[in-house]
Amino acid sequence: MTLTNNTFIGEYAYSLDSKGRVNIPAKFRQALSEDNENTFVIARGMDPCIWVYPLSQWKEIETNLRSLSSLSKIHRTFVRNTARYASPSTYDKQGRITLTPSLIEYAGLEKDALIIGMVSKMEIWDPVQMDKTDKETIKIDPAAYDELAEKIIL
Amino acid sequence: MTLTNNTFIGEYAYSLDSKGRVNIPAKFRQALSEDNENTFVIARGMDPCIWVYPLSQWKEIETNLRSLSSLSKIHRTFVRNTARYASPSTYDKQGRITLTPSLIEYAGLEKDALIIGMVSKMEIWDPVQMDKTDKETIKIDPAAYDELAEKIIL
DNA sequence: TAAGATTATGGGTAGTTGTGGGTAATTTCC
DNA sequence: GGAAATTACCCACAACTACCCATAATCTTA
Repeated sequence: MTLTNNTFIGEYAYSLDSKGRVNIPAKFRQALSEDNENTFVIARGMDPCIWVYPLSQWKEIETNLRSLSSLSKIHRTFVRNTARYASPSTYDKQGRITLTPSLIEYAGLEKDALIIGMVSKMEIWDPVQMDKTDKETIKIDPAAYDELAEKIIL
Repeated sequence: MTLTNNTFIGEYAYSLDSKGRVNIPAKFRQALSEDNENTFVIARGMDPCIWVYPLSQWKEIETNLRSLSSLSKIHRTFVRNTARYASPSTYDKQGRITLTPSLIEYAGLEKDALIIGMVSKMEIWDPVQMDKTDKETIKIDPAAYDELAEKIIL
């Protein structure tokens, strides 16, 4: 069963091979619309993980970045920090994308890779980092959750 | 994989040779549209780095500069500072451009050169300068940064 | 349940890319 | 006008990457 186009949910456990490749879950590949040209854009996540965007989604981000002027220091810095660690990656015949050494190091990936659907994008985590982050999550301010509850109906 | 025309993302580490040449990442060259005639315009960046524009992009900047009146001192200064250190540079068969001694000195380049995709242009940094600037980034007003992050959904 | 299709993982190879240096053409300066 | 310096163009090699095939495990379907 295929969900809405370019929508990703669920968690999958894969392995990172010696060439820095990880499989993209078949379901995620099937969810991709044609205009993505079998390509994702990988980037640094805000957490210690890799963010994986469908190409079309990333293009929207690019459009927004283009509207920022380099005369402003904050804008320059923002564009640099966002674009710097991003790179396109087309999946091969077996459905794998190649990660860059820089991103592998940033996410602390070794052998195992956890792929998590984040609706509009996906995340690649090292299981150890994921555990650690899970435990910290407990500390989230309950008031902040209440605020969210007003925006999102579960 | 080729992204949108004249769009540059990612970070690459290259070396500056004894003749003042640096490689332009193959992906960036492939992203260039035909009307750029294999040519970039290099100029002083606002930060201690070199800005590299595709020729067509630079032409747009020239058009904008034309619209500034020399009656205003600020405008005069801005046009002068922008145009003064800019110069076109065509890449050779191996994909390298030659930097001017003046710009090499301005950016503090020695042996290593970091090329950073800034979406509509690219930047060439000395790794030491880049480190220094990265550390200063932390001091940037977090409120202004958050405001940006709300406009641009990553 | 058995056969076929799909999926996950490993590895080989040919073409591309990055880097150094050489030579000829061009420019500069006395 | 000629020598020195600079620039543009070319070739060669090493490292890397994209693409291809192979195999094993898993899922699907009749």
